[in-house]
Amino acid sequence: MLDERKASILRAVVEEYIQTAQPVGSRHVAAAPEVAVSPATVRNEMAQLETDGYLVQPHTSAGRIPTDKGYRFFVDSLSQPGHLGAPETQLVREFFAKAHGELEAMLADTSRLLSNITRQAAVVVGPPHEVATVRSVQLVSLHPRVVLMVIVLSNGAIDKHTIDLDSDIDDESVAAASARLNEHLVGGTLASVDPAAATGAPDTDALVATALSVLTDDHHDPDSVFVGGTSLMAGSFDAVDSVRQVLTILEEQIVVVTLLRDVLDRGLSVAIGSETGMEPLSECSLVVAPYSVDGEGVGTIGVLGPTRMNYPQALAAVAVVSRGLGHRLSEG
Amino acid sequence: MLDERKASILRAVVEEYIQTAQPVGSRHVAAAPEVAVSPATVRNEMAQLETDGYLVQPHTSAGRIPTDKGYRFFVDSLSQPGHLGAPETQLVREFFAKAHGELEAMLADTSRLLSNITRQAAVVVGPPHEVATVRSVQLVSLHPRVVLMVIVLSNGAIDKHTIDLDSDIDDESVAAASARLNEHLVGGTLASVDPAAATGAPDTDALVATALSVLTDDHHDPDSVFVGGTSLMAGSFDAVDSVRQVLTILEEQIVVVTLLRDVLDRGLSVAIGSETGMEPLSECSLVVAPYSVDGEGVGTIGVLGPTRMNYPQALAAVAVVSRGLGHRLSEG
DNA sequence: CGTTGGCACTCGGTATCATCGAGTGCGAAC
DNA sequence: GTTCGCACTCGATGATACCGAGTGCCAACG
Repeated sequence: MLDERKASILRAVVEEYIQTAQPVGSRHVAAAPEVAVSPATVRNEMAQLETDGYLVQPHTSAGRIPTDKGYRFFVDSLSQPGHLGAPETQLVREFFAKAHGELEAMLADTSRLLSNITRQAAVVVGPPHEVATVRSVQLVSLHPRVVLMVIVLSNGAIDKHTIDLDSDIDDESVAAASARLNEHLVGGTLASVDPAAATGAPDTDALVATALSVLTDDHHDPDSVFVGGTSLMAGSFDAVDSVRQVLTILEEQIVVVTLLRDVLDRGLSVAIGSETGMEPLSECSLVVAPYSVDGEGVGTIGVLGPTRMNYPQALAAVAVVSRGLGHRLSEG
Repeated sequence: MLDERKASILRAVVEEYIQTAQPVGSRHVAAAPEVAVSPATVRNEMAQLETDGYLVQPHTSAGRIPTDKGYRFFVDSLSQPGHLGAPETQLVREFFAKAHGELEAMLADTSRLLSNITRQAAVVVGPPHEVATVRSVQLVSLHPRVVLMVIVLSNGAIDKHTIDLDSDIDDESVAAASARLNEHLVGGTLASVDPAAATGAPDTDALVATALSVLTDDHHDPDSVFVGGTSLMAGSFDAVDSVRQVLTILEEQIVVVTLLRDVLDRGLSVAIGSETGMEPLSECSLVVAPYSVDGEGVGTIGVLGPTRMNYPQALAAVAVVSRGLGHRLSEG
């Protein structure tokens, strides 16, 4: 599609622009070691690259800037994932060596880690509750007609649901229902809940049935999302309005989850500008990676930055962090 | 301190500036109905107000802008809290009528509500876990040496702690320890945990002891914080750097909690600019209010905006939302 | 004596214009 | 096919002028 020389030139433009955020002229490109031709030749090629849609000129007499298509080519032509700097690698290593404690806290810390090493906003989506096995189910009555169902999952996550009842219920019935649910659900996953387990004392049947229906009705807890480094993201833009738009997106957890999932589903690890499918993110790129626990791909992490972000570094960061996180969660 | 006329003029300047974000000149002030003097007189008074530190001129030949001291006077001179617009009042009413479900989800929604009606960033600090009574304690072993302690509190909050053990432990011991803890803690508050309850079968003593020490060691869960409307906050500033600084603060949950608590402890309901005690917030004001559950003041909500925010509206919003939230949490 | 009208003055913002220079496109030479 | 040379473009920068909102001050006024 692109001959080798055009590819080199395009790569040089992208790299320069990522560093300087300034339109790149033919002179600079020709100075790059891997481009051994004169500025004039570069100009010809760049004109071609522009008509082919890889570059644009902000103004007639300015250098060129990569288009989304240009970035796409650049990212696709990246052979190895690139390597992290020593200090960053060190940070990651230390982090996972020390990491312990609550699942949520760790995921939140992970998002901060990832944003720290990339200097961009980072997102960590927790493992969906459906895949973990149930360790314990407990019903606790908070008020005569309100019961809280607490489900502890094997990965340390907790699913909780309030159940509103039509009539008062006594503690014994709650305990009985709790025992029945416990017996029925422990060891299975939340995805495989069988709603037809209500066969016992009539006073508990209602409670058990509603509890189970809550679990099957996919009133599930939404997947947990942790966003870190939004302030770093703000530093990457100079228009306050761009920042606002990105923040609006990041505030909506559901949007973030589906966004990451979409990108992964399309088999991408990088979504550039309009590829994200969200108009407010047209100036942004998203670098994602799945992580797997016990061999099963379950969660997602991602980095969100301007389209002119450092892709090799972000890809490397995302890769190493997702691997570390997967390991850490697999052992427990 | 300020004669009535100076006060009127100062109020007029603040109100105008809050609306227009432009330096206000003597002409505009003189046009205000409550100031029945000529621009010339206003100028004299404004010059005085400037030397007294209530106003500043950005440039020699520009109008005046309130200083923090000026805003402070304005806020202090507010007699009644001001009233919310009808649509906002309606929003709040609807919100608390419909609100139900998990505590955390509700607090998060509340922060969104508050930010929506004020068009500023809003913060909601959840009730500290120490004040609620324990409804249930349960130990669940996740791995042979890792036990998760789940504590359900009367307000629906859940406290969880992982406990790492030195040696493997069997399920029976965990269950026994769980029972002992349950018996010992239910009905009390987390603040009043007596660490000396370890008197039972020797194999469970260790587990019970560490569990109790975790609770007394103030390794407590940090108070839960929910921040909403950061994108609206971004819209209130025109320097991207200001936005970045504020975001940096809002990212640090601990800082936010102590910030709100500090302001309340100083007996204030508004902290203006440097009064917040945080240099990065020198362009911001914070309007806070406590809310009480069952008659006890426990949590805090707040609105964070530029110093030239609409104080009457923010005060009204914070008041009505804190009242609503308190009610809602009191009944359950 | 406080208030007001008048007036000279300040100075930021905007528009105009010239200049500069990085960068381009293209035709001619290599 | 590549390179050199050159005319051209156009944003950025800076100087200049002008406008007008706003001020401070002084003199007049009730």
